[in-house]
Amino acid sequence: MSRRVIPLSIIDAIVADLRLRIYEGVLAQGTALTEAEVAGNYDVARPTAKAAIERLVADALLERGAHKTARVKMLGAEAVRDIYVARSIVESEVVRRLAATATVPPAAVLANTEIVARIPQPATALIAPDMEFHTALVDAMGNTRTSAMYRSLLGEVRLCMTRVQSMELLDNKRIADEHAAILDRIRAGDPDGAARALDTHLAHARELLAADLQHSPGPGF
Amino acid sequence: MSRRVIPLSIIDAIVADLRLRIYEGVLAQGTALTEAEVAGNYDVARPTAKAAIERLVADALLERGAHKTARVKMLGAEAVRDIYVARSIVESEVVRRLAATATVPPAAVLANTEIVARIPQPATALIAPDMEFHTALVDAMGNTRTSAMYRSLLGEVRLCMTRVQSMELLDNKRIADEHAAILDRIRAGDPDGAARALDTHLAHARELLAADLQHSPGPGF
DNA sequence: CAAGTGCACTTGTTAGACAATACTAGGGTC
DNA sequence: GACCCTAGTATTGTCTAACAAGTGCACTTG
Repeated sequence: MSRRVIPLSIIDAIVADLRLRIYEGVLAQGTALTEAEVAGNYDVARPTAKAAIERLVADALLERGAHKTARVKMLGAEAVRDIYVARSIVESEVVRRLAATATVPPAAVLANTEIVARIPQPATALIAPDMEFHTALVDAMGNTRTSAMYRSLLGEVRLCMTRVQSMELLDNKRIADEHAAILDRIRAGDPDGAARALDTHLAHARELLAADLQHSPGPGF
Repeated sequence: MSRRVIPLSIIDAIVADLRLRIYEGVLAQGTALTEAEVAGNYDVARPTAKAAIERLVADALLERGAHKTARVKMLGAEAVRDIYVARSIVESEVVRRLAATATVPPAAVLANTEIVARIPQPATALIAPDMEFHTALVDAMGNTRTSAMYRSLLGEVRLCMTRVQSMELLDNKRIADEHAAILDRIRAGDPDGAARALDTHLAHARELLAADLQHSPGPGF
């Protein structure tokens, strides 16, 4: 099962490919990734594979303790809540500030029209534009470190998306409407309203995901 | 100049020691750190030194491009503004939420009494308790990811502290007072007031630092 | 003096090896 | 038959040695 990668920086390419395979769910949560195994799959030396694994651990997509083999991170209900609260803290303040100047990010508007267009499609088709919407909001602040922080959070969000079994628990139309409400409050120059709209939007998604993960075989077993 | 380190994990120990020396200013901003040099100083192999350097690059304390030697990060006025805005985004929402439940973090109170006690001392004595104060606020949210994000920001703050020449531009008493005001607004259950107090506090520090860095020989040279 | 060339330095990556630690299975004992 | 202890195996941590490739500087040359 030898996989080829473009020679950018070998380790970068491996990181990118592994990340993709984790996002796709090819590498399910809890999957063990030994250094030798990774090295073999990509035909590279073990130190190279090691470096790639360590980068993904730093990105919170893998986890491992000293002398233990790395595993694809397991996300339980508590972890999901933690992630979404963190998102909420960053994003609600962001939309608050955007609303203060009534700055509606064009990229966010665009992303939501894309979401509206995909309402009839399966929920998985919404993942990308949904993330694009939220990223656009944060990036509109023009603050590199805030964007970087948020991006690392989204990596974990993306990870737990693959774990959600019944994607249909997410109501496409409702998502589009909630996004529209957030944009509306920003446009109206209503910081409190924007923050409130965003908070309920994230809280809604959070509890649906958390409930779903509670039922399915948790990270414990 | 061979430095000894406790045998925890060799690379962890090196990372910790380098970080300390950067914070202390022993390794001034812009200092080049070649892999061979680090390896020699700690009597370890080059791959080990390489790993340590890469960890510090990930922590944003060092920076380096492909095939170029790592240097202690230079922080200019724009970088400081970016950092402080990011801090402000996280912290103001945090205090907002703390105020919503009138939850005054005991650790923050303690840290500020320490600051009050050190008002007569030189400003450098305030760095530690000041960071402790802000960290306590964020940690009071009980959100691991938010705390982690904030900690990475503080690493850079700490870094730029060593670069500020005339520390006396920071008025100790004013810092203590502004902290007290934040705690007061939280205690009063006044989210907007707390957020506003925190925002002005950080904006004040930010502009003083930025102005100072503008004058001193910038990151360019 | 300007521009091109070449060398020294540094990083990227590999190979192979050994020590130390964690997991697993087997055997012995109660 | 159940449990503990031990040995073996797999895996990671670190090292040495080496070569290729890229960067920057100094030097030469026009």
